[in-house]
Amino acid sequence: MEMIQKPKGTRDLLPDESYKWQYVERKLAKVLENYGFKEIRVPVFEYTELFQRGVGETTDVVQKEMYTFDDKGGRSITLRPEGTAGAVRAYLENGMSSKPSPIKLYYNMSMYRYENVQKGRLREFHQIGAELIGSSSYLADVDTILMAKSLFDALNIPNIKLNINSIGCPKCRGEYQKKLREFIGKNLDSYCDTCKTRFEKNPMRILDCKEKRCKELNVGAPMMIDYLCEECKEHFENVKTALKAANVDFEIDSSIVRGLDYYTKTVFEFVDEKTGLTALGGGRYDGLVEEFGGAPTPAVGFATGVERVMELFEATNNEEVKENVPDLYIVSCGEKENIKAIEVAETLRKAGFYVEKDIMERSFKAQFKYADKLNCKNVIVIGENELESGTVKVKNMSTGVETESALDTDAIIEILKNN
RNA sequence: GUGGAUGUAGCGUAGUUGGUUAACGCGUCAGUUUGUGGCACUGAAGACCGUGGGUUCGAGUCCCAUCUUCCACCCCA
Repeated sequence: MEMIQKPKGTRDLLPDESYKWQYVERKLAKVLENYGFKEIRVPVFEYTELFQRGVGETTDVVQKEMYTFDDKGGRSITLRPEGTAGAVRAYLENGMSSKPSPIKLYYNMSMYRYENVQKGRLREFHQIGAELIGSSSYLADVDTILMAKSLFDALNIPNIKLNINSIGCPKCRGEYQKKLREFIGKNLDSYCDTCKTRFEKNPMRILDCKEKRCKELNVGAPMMIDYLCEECKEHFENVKTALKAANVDFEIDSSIVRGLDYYTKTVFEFVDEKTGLTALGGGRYDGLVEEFGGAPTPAVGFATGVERVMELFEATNNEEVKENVPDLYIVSCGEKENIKAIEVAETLRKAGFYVEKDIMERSFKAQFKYADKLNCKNVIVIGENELESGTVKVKNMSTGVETESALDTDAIIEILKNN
């Protein structure tokens, strides 16, 4: 029989790692909740049109990375490649726009992108993201960025750099792209092939090309920053001023464009300085709610890649994250003794203790060895003698010290608390 | 989608110019006499050598294809 393996680009999260994920996920959820964000869960799949309209027909994500198929009813379905579109759809569909503004949502969900697998890039991966819907104020941008930063701070992850940029609104961006096309168009033939294709699709990305030749040609190109309309300009100035006032280090990186079409005005990235990987990315998307048929509603948000965050977290010395270890192992042997062990274990578990016991019918010695491998804190033996005398010895496995106790769960609990 | 590397028991590795029962460490399981772990010792289980073809008297070792994983481009979280 041939073995079936997991599909390309997926991974199994095993017990020796899942407890670390739980730790990180709880820690990050706590940060988000401290900022007033509430969890939302939306479907893994949506109608394809949602992403086509939301993420943008011309983006790489939509053009070549979506898991799209027809369901049995003939509807085109797509596995979510990102979280914002679904969250905004849910916001509208559930009438959240008539709740007190702003609406603050966060999610922790798996995402699906048909990409070539690489370092920190999977086809099924996880994002924790936040969406702040309803505020056009720069204060919303600032709060969102501060919250994003707090995520890394909460995990003591160092060497994360914040880059910000403004890509303007449809008004000023259109103006700018016209200017940019004029500039590039003069030498378009000299640019690399990928840049030629970018010319129509997204000329701003040409400025980010790594080809030497293109870089040279780009010298002196008009920059978006210089073409922002009054409103966008003021918004961006306010964001920068507030970030400085909050003592947040950042750099302006005019090459940040973001691959999703819905972004407007402020965009930002938190980049790991060592790997250069984007650990978190986000920005404002003032047009998306309207694009989905709602009233014009401004919004800001971000998403962070959990796998990438985990990698950064593992690199820090996070010794405080420990796997759960049994409070007590009950060694027992014999019919009556086993029944007693069940009774004691059940009572202690209901009292909140992590209790392990033999279910392999192993020898006393083997049970002890097993208890040791599990790193059990304490062991008691329930055997013939104990049943007769009504007493047990609670053995502390790290010190080897044994404490006499009545064979009574209340008495045992008292000792467990002190060990 | 393009280019480069990788693939031997759960994990980490060894396998000489192709030659007969594929080795080692860790781990797992069981023992080392009478009810007490961590050490040591003994033993056992566990691999159709990623998969499928081909060359050959004979292939884990050579060739081709394919898949996976990793890396670069691209893009992103």
